[in-house]
Amino acid sequence: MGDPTPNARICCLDLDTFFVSVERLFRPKLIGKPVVVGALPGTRGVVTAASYEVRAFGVRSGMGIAEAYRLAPNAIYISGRHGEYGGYASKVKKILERYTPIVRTASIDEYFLNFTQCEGMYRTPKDADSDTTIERVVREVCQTIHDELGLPASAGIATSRPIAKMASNVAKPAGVRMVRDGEERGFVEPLPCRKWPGIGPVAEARLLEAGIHTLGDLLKVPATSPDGSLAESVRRTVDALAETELGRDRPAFREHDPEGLTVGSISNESTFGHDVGDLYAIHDRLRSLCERVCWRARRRAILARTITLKLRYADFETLTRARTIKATNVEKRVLGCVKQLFRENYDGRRQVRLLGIALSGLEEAPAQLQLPFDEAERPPIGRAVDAVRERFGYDAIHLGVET
DNA sequence: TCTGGGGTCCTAGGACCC
DNA sequence: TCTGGGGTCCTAGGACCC
Repeated sequence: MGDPTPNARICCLDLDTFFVSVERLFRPKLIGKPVVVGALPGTRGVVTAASYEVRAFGVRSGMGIAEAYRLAPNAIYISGRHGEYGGYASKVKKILERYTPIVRTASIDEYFLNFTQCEGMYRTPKDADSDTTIERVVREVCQTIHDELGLPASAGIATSRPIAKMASNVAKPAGVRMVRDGEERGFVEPLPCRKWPGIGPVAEARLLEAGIHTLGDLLKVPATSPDGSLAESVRRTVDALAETELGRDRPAFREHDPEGLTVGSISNESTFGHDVGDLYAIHDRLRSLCERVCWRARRRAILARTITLKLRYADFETLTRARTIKATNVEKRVLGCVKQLFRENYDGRRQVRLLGIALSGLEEAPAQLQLPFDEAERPPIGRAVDAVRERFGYDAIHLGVET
């Protein structure tokens, strides 16, 4: 009873220009230089990560590589060692877990930490209040990541995840920003609506159309107007209710759900170097996508009931077609389904830009059934290939095209 | 040389069952 | 005979995030 009801203490921790930072560990000469990780100039593709030095030229992640090259022809363009990033992310997570047991992975470079329960552990008599305590601890977390891994991180602390996230964005690079309970409105009001997590280009355009520029404007929108429900949900978060946030440690935030599945879908897609109309090339791509996505499912002992084909034509028109079948992770069955979907939906007069295959309706493969099931559906060579890949990585081995 | 690839969540309509 | 739900599953598309 000494402390008043503890406020939620949500920290959003974000690794600054993560892929670029990892590349700099391997090649220190990249430090201080404009670096783009992503597609190489001259190919189809986009910027995956941009260093602050190259952002000064207007380069942003997600931007087409051709445009990036136009803005910053002298930057260093690298495709990046994507095999390394996951390992560093795991190391970061291990550090975070030293500080609080509630750590959620939002993406490879973003984590949410909940200090609500354990803030008292860190309290010292010198701390003016618990906010001071938390801010000090979070600075220590960032410092530890920097000292042990050489990676810069930023963090925001608030009573809710959206505000913590916005605070971490404001804190970048390599800073910590605390938004105290009661300061949310003041923090949020001057910011453009687009800064709110969940308001993207489409919602922003609609809001601007209605003369709503800042989150302060949005907060004034009455519940009954067209954007009233959006305004309401922002108000609820901003005015915030610590207990709501706590009670809302919801599925997206969890690592393991009761069934043990950690993902809702597994997919692979790929864009052709140039658009194709050749059925042989298309089928070959479908086959290799299928091989990859099924391998990923088998590794995780996952079966899928719904198979989705994604097809993007040269003009960027994109369609998805799905079919639900008996749960499987066997290439032959998935490919059969995908080819049928393709046959039923492909307009043969058009060139294809991208193909993708997604598995969803996932369930855990019952260990007992796995073997006989495999036996019937997959030749022994299939299992041998899996075993090689398990040891040496997916690209260690490839099967020739089936005839 | 416009526009990658991995995901999540939401909506909405239709089928089907009770 | 007519009317009317509610619940769940499936599919398609789209917004959004990193």
